Order: sequence, then C-alpha cells, then structure tokens
Amino acid sequence: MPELPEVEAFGRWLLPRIRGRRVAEVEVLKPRLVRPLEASQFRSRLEGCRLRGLDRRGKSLVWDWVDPEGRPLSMVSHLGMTGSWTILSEGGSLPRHAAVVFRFGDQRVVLDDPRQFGSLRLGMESMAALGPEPLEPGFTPEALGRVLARDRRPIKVCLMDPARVAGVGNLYASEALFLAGIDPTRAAHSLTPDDHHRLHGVLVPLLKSAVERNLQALRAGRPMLYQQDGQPGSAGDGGLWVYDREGEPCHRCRTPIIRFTQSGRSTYQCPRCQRSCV
DNA sequence: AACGCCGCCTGATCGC
DNA sequence: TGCGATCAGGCGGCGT
Repeated sequence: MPELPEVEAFGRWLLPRIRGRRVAEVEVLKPRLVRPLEASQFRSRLEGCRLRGLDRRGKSLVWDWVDPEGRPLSMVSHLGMTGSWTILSEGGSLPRHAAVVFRFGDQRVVLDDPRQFGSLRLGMESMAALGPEPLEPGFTPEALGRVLARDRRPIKVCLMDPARVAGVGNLYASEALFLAGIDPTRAAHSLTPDDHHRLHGVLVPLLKSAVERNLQALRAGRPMLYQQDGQPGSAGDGGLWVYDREGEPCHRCRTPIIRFTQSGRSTYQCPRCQRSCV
C-alpha cells in the first residue's frame, strides 16, 4: 500500500522527467479511476496541458497543470491500495493493469492499478481535510501531541487517520509504534509528552529513510517495498520490524509477532516490546 | 461531532 | 490438482 514515502518518491522521480512538458494524449483504460468524470471529459480537459509542478499532500499527488490558454488546472492522484506510476520509453509495453496513460512526446507516464482503488480527480474539491504533514517543519512532538490529545481511539487507529496525521497508513503506523515501544491499543489521548517525543522521534526518520529507499528503488528499476511479495527482509535495512510478520520472531526479543484487527485493519505488534505497563 | 462499518476491486491464499 | 470461497485494505459514504 503506497503511503507517504512511496507517494513522495514517485513525485520526486516523476517531476524532473515531465516538468514543463505538454501532455499530447491521455488514454483512460479504466474509467472508474477518473470518476465522477466521464473518460472523454477527463481526457479532453487534460490533453494539451503543460505540467508546471507536482506536490504531495498526505498520500495524494497534486499535479499542477496549465492549459493552452494559460489557465491553471489541478489534478489529484491517489494510488489507493495497489497503484503505481511507471514511465515507458517509446515502444515499451504497457503494464498489465494500466489504467491511465499520459503521453509526453516519446515517453508515456502510466498509472498502473490492479485493484482500481486509486483515483485521478480534477480540481481540489475532493481533497479531504488533512492533519499535519509529518515531513513539514511544523510537525514537532508538541504538534503530534495536540492531534493525539483529542482522540479517544486506539493510537494505531488515530495515527493512520488522515485527518490526524497526513500520509501515515497501516504499514508505517505499525512500524513506528514498534520503534517507539508503544502498545497500539492504548487510547491516543493517554499518551504522555514523553511518548509524543519518542513517537515523533522514530516516525519522522522512518518516513524520511523510506523516501530515500523508495527513490533508490525507482531509479534502479526495482520494486518498492510494498510491491514485493511479502519478503520480510532484515529489519533496519529496508525490512520490516512487525508489519506482515505474524508469528515470526521479533527482531529485538524473539517473541512471536501478533496480529489482530483494529477498526477493520490488521495491526502487528510485538507483545513484549510494545507493552502498556512496564 | 465522533466513530464504526460497509463496499468498491482483484490477486493471492485457503480449504475441501 | 482444481476450483470456489475468503481475505486484504484506503477511503468515501452512510448509519448510529
């Protein structure tokens, strides 16, 4: 599942390759991704536009286009569960689940999305109100504390709520709570300032290093972590501490990792390293 | 307002 | 071995 670090990496990888360029043709192969617009409308509004910039907000990329008459047009892309961006040079074959293709001269930028949970929307109206951006300077331990303080839900559920903290999903929420030694079931508002500092202190570097790792993967043509088929790898080196490791030994204490459901989503926890009470 | 939960999808995995 | 059933999950929408 593409989260903040994956989306950020896609944006940084794509931008220098298409900035300032005009999209000559837009093909919508899976119309559901451009809803509520009709495929033909989506296409005709974008063809001929020039890309000025790309900005990430949460897990979305905001594409800043300008049409031939000089009018700005925003497009918000979301990768859902299984989306990814690919660049094809001339003659390259489309990925199996190509959903939308943007042709810029001789190269094509393709949104591939097997499960079709992704979306491409014109205008900014569809962007939900997001919590603070973890990679912005304003995201301090105190800022994190403020968004957690008014939430009575479990910290794991709160952390992956985009209205609380932008861009953090299931994988990075589980990993960050492990690294901070926090029990995912604790009520968010019960975290102490010390917990806020610890969680902040692990979350930001975790996300930043994942961005770099993902960028390296993209530049090398390797799949990103979430695209691999559940290869755990070794922790700390791009591998996972707890996510998707049910029953496997904790990398720190060898206690088997447990999995349970919170708010309909899998949470992974080391029951020894992440205890509520000491 | 806050929060739980369903449904959208399809590939992978499970169970018989 | 084959095949249907089940599961995963971000997020919008809806119900409580």
